[in-house]
Amino acid sequence: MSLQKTISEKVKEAIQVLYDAGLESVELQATRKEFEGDITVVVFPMLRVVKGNPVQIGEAVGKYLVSNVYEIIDFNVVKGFLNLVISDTYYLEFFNGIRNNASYGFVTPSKEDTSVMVEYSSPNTNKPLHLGHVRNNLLGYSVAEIIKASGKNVYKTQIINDRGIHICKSMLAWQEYGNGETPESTNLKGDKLVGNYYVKFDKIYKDQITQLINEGKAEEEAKKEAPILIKAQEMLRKWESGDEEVVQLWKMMNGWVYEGFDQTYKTLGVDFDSYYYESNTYLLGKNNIKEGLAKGIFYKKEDGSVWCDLSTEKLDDKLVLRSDGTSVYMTQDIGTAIQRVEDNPDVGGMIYTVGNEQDHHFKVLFAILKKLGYNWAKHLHHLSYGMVDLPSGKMKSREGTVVDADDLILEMAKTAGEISKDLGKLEGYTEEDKLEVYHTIGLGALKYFILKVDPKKRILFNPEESVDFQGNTGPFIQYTYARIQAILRKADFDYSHTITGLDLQQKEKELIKQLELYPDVIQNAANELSPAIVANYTYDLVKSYNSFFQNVSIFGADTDSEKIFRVQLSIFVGSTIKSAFQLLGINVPERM
RNA sequence: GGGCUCGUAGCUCAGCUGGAUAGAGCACCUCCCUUCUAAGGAGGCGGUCAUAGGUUCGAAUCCUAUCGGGCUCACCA
Repeated sequence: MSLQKTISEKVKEAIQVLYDAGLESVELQATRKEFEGDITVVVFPMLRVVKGNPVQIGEAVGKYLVSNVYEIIDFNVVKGFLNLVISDTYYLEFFNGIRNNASYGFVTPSKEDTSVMVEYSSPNTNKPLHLGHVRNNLLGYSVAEIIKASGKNVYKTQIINDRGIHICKSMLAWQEYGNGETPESTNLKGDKLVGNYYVKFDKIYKDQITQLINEGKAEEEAKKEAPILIKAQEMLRKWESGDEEVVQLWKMMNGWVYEGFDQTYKTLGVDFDSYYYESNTYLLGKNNIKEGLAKGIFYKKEDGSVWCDLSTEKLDDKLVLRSDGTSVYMTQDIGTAIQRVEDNPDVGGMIYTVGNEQDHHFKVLFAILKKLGYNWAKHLHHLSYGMVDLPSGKMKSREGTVVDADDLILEMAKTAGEISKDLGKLEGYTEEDKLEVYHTIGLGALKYFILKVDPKKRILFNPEESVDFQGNTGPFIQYTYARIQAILRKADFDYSHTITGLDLQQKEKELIKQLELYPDVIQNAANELSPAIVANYTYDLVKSYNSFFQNVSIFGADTDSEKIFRVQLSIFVGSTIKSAFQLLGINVPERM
């Protein structure tokens, strides 16, 4: 039993014994550093069941605890706060207990448990990944890894938007102006090459519109009549009817893009277990609509369109099938969700990592799936996140104001390299090792920069100022970790595995106590502590989020992965531990 | 217009299942490299927690309204 639990129960016992009253819950918090003690019991809430002076009650409970709880050696009462002093022995024993347990805090998955599917990334194949995707990937990947560490089996997946008019645009521009260029011939990543043609299309399209307007057309007309657009629409029709030449071209160019994406995913350190392609799934869902119609969950209007009545959910009715019988976005998403569970019958829930502009879409999607009566539909969650904005406003790929993911990662590594050189950090390393460390640090800085912000909030990214390497940053934590490794090496060498040999200063002991008990104070601790926080203490932080997992169903209607994610991050903020880093996909160099 | 969401130090952000004097980093100012790595540490400056009410022993945190930013309400995806 954890110390906190023991204390809670003993406080209840004390109230029972001393006042013959039953206490529902006990509120504990970290003792503020200006007071003596480690754990504070808040007395005020007890006034509901015990009448009296909070100070006197605190004194009485404190006395009871000291004589009944071995770990508590002293107490003091300030106003309604009962501060308890925990013995050093407790901390030392605890530390030694977890010190060499690498899997401390990780839950082993049980076989009976259902799995979770986490969708993230989900790019279009007509343009390269940008900063927005980076946020998506880091969030999705992190949440997946966190859930995995909590003992659930996780499938990481993405749905790739590989069809539609936008793909035809790049294809057309390549066909007409490409001169047979390939990634090999141009030495460009495939996604970059294809993206360039998407931009090219847009440029020509705009030129044609201006030309038509100059010829006297109205703008609306011009937009519809531009020859290149008409050609693109033709191409889409050909693709849909399975025209061999178009399909061949589509396959080739998408292939280039996938190779490019894979490379980016690899540098980012994310991965996937399965891929879904819209070209395969866009026809899904129609049968599900038919079934729903038969069950009376959907209804048909006179014009033949099919709708879902969501008035009980306080949502507007939603179209699920057009009057001409073709599907809409919603149809496809319904079908894909069902398909995924058919492909992986152990899936008990899904998390969709998608930007917050689709909040409404997912609210509706989940409501419909619930109506259709699937068990897993109760466990769907939209991991919604805010946009990444530039000082100039939104990123727009067609206007070239995007921050490219690959460029950004390179830039970060380069900056890390420059700073390293200035500081003379890596003297004596081979060139190859240096580059690896630069990459690790640069990427760590980027990941932390993005992950430290509450997912639902927008991020303002200023490329000029870029990402910090000092203070509350990824490199700071990496640095701390590296130092701790050095301490432990020395400790192992000098004192053969005894914590007492580390000769902690009084202040450091205090902070370790706080670290061990209260993850929320870590941020302070991390800043005040000389990095001699004994690395393994942070294991307890990992543990604390696990208890969080155990208490909270991650799929319940009233819970959200954001919250879990915040918990993880709060751990991560002060933590220097490798496993916490690994959870978030951030590498840690052993030395810096 | 309806719905959702955000507003905390000059800047970037924590804190939000109500608890003690609202915390970090950056920037600015003072110190500290012969101890474990100065990508660090110690300290200083800096706050009407958007505003106004309410709930309570107690509100940055919960409720209501208002102001400001964003998103969204397609037979687009």
